Amino acid sequence: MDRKGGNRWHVKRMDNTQLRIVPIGENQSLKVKAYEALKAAIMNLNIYDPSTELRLDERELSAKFGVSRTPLREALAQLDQEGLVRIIARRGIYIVRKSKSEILDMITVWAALESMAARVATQHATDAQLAALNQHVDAFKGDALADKLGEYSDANIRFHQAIIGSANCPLIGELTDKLFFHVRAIRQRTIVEQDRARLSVIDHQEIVTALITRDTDRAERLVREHTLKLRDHVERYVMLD
Amino acid sequence: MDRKGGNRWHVKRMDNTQLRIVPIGENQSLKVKAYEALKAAIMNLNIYDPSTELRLDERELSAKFGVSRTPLREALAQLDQEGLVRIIARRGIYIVRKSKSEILDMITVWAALESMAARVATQHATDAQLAALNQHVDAFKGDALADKLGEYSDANIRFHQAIIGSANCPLIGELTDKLFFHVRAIRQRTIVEQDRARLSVIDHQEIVTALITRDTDRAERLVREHTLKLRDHVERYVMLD
DNA sequence: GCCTGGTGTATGGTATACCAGAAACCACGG
DNA sequence: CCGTGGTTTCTGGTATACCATACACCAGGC
Repeated sequence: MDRKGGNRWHVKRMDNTQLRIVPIGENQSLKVKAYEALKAAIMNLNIYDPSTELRLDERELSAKFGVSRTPLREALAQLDQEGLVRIIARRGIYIVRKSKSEILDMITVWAALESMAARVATQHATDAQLAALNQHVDAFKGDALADKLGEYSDANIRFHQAIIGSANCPLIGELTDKLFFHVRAIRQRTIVEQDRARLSVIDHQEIVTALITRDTDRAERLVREHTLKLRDHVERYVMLD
Repeated sequence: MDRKGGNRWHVKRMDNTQLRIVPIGENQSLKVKAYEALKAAIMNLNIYDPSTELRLDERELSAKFGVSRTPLREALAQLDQEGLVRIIARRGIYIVRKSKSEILDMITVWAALESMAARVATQHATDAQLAALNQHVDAFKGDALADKLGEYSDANIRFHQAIIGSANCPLIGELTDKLFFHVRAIRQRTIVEQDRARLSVIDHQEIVTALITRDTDRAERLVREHTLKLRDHVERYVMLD
């Protein structure tokens, strides 16, 4: 396999006196590329459809990606550690179907982290950061919601990420991103009803208000209760296992 | 070749009619063994002593452990993902010195998770589980503390793990265990003073009381405030970087 | 004397060959 | 026709050889 391309960097001369160095294409390691490809593939898979094949084959994937097994295994090992995949020695590699109680636990952790993020945000975020949260709410206010119901799920996640971002605590962001990925997988089982979405937007509005007025305890409580509502909803109405 | 009988299990006949199957020795993969060995080695290292060597050498470790580089690299990759070690392509593998702000973030997350655990515990734990928490407090009550100051740190961690355990939410346990590992590393920088420990025990007593009386909000708040006290203490008095 | 370019060397990254275990399969005997 | 034993095959696990890159060092020129 001819990988020697010499230099992987382009040196571009710009109009001004600055030079801009641009890395060419994907100069990441094969491990990272395999990891992202696999993750994307798993994400676009309806895990909970009983007809989906959960078994992965190292050699088959290796051939499909055109990469040898070593970097592929490293990528798979990482996915295993993140809980997206389970490697069983001499048995096979299986895409993990999260159990309902695991999903509920994840939402609980999400609630814990985001409510703490809200608390911290009221204490340390800038006014500009908090004011910016409004844009996430405004887009779905009132009648606008009905037209955008389809995109509400993703917008919802972005709103929560924005709150977490305003806490300026990278660790919380990393952890919740992983959680969102998993929770996202059950989206296909959770029909977004207009009424639930409407109530959600109202919650969001109140949360933003509490944040902007720097009402620490209230912001924390509202965020926690809002997310725990989702937890209860999943517990009651989503069928898994 | 008879591979059937050459498996790794001992079949022992016990006095009763039961057969006890015992796995022989370490039947784990080399990757796991290497991982644990490395983790233990890093744990027993004073990372913040400027004289400690932070650089690791794959080939050297490979020779020292008597394992080839492949499983070793997988173990290192896992440690990298967990943040204990940083692998820089074609540069080297370095033990990570957590920055102060990272430590503070970790304690913040700890506070978030444990306070949520306390909340859940008041709602779902059994009376027996909650009553059992008392034993962690009693051992250090009053005069007993002075004698056991040395072992207080570990006992402290165990107390918090016990609270988290009573929430019956495995995910929170996994996440906090990782955090404890990192926070443990700065223990060597945090002298345990008798007075701080005494106040800590008082906090613990109040927390247990709130849990047993199932005072959800109070338990959550006390746990959060208790851990955030540690955060403030580290922020003020621990010098890192 | 300092800067610059090239070469050497050490490091991690990748590919491949081989090993061991488990399950599937098939033949054989009841 | 069913159960059992052995063999085959497929799987992931491990070892190792090889490759590409970054850095250090040294020689040569300015």
